[in-house]
Amino acid sequence: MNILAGLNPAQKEAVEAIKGPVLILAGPGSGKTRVITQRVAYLVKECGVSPRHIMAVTFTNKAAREMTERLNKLVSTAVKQLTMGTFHAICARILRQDGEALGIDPHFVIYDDDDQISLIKKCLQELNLDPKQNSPSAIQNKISFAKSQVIDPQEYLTRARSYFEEVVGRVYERYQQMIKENTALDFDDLLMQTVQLLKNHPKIRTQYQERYLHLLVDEFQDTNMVQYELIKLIGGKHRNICVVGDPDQSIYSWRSADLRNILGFEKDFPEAKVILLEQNYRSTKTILAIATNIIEGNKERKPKDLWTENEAGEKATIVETYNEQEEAQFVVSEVDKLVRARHFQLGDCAVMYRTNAQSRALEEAFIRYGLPYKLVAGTRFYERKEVKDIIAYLRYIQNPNDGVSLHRIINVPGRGIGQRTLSELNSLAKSLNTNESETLQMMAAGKIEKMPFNSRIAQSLASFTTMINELREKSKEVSLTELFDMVTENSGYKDFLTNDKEGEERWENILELRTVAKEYGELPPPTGLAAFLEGVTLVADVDSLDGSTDAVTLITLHQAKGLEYPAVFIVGMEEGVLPHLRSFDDPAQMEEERRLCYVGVTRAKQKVYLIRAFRRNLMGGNLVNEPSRFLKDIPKELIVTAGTIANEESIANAISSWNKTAVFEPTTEIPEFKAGDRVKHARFGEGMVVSYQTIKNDAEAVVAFNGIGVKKLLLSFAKLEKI
DNA sequence: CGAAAGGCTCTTTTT
DNA sequence: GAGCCTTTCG
Repeated sequence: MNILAGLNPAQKEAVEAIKGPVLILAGPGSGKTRVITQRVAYLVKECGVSPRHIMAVTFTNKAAREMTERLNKLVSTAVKQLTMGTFHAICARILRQDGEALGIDPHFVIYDDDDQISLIKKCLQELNLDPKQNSPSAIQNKISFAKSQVIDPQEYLTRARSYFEEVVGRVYERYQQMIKENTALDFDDLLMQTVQLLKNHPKIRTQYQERYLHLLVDEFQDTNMVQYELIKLIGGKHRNICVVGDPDQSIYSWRSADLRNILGFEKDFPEAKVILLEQNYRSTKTILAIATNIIEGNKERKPKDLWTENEAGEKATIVETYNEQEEAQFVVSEVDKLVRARHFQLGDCAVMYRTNAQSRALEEAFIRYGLPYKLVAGTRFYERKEVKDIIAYLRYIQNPNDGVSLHRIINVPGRGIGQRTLSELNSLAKSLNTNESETLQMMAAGKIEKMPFNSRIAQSLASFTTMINELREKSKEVSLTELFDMVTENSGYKDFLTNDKEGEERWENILELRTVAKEYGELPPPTGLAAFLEGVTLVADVDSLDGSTDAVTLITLHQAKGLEYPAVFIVGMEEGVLPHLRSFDDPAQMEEERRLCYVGVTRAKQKVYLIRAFRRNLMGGNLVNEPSRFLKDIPKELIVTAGTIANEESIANAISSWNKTAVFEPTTEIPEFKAGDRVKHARFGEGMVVSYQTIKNDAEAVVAFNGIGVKKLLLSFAKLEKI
């Protein structure tokens, strides 16, 4: 197969320009992913470059995986030898390999935001600073930003311009010590320390420079300073660096991503070839025109000429509904229409929103009407308490120095070890000049003469230590799944959840985590645990998005970057939501909101809906928001409107007329049930009817499904069978 | 020590 | 509305 076949001239140029630096500015839908993949294939197949010498950085693990799959089809040579992944994943690998030069223990654990906050709180406590005056999350932000600029605590302190920054500097200093004491690294450390490693150790730097002769960076507009620094360190010598990005899709400035990297690239690599990919293969002319009109509202940008040979397609539908419930209902009914009356499948549709909180109303509607959906991140799976608890057990088993995890689990489930005991333990550890974990060991071994604890607490601490030691021993022998089961069992966590009615759902989350652990079951004992822990910390929620099940996708606009769907619904097109309230007083942020909207619209291939609610519940309050300013930028001839509800007085009317015109026409007769009936549902399986009531010409049943929980279903929609 | 209740704050987006 | 913290009581 000819690798260059089917590429347009610009794409071809982008694939073939393998010598020297290249900047590819790729509009949405311009075949960017294809170009990157073909480029790697071209390097390997046509130019005889060993995959060993290629590093490809992607934005998510999912993108990396997909690229591997595509490459496997294009080239037969060991794709495994490619270095591919997110910056964080690649850096973690480098630091485990060579971090010892910086005094980094190769068995470090990775701390996420949550762990960072715990650690910062601990620092504040030690430094006698009030967490109310010095918000831990604000400090975390500052530290994170500093690290993204490769500023260490000493430098930060000399630069401090305000009292708060001085506080941050002091916390930062202690924080880094504690990170080290815990044999941990946080997300930002992964990047910063790698840069420091390569900067200060010429031998190691040369080694990496000589290995990676070709560098490829996707989503370059969303890289930050450390990341760019890293690219320059590794690729600065041979200069075969290819970066791909679209300034109009830069939406991560809050994560310190810096658009200036794109400008910087042209300055740092003046010989760079700049290639524009402007032909769009994804969307209809209408969608592209809408997107262009929206993005042209930004002042700080270079104009671009996007064009497409695709057909004009349908107009966009702009909808006003009364509130977010009705908004969700509209989405459901419209999806249903698309699926029934046209050639769309559920999986062709995606609903996008600005904030995660917006998913709730949508989810409720999808459940109510029994329409299958997949939620990319509600409360994110790996951030759930129970999931983090079990991970903390495993982390502590792997790394006895991980004090953050120890604190998390020592009294969960309750073992009578409270705040006082912990601070006693802490001072005891200090007086012994060791950490808490070691102190526990000494206590269990009876090596401590003056015990500050009463016998009941001493017993409790000792049995905790024994349990951990046992698990730690086992972790070297048994498979990860076995270890997992022992952890949930021996820790009492299983009983803790399963004895509690409310714990059932949480227990199921743990079982879900177990299936993730299973994937690492093949690996020999200690490696399986390590690989699992690393995988689990560096995942993104989109990573788990699978395309195989036919269901509507609910996703944030940020997560939607890089994806495409035939039909896209953007909800919450209101001032304060999109654009978000927080951007009102900052023009730069407002431009980012606009880009976010642009990203959303350009995900659509055929049909786009822009929906807003007249009223919306936000943070407890009920607000009336103006339509989003972005809607005003769309030419009238490109849109049709629907469902306009002018004012509150007309609501009652509107809602009743809505019900009449809605598509939820009973397809069959409404079945009758009574409480206690056993029923079956295509998606939720078997269950029992809890309650049943008729509503107008429909009926609503509340059903408790086995192993799933209680769901409210509208019977004209959800097919429920009596069994 | 832990459970329950009440009060407080902060609410964007995520590797 | 949720999560976090503090207070209070058993």
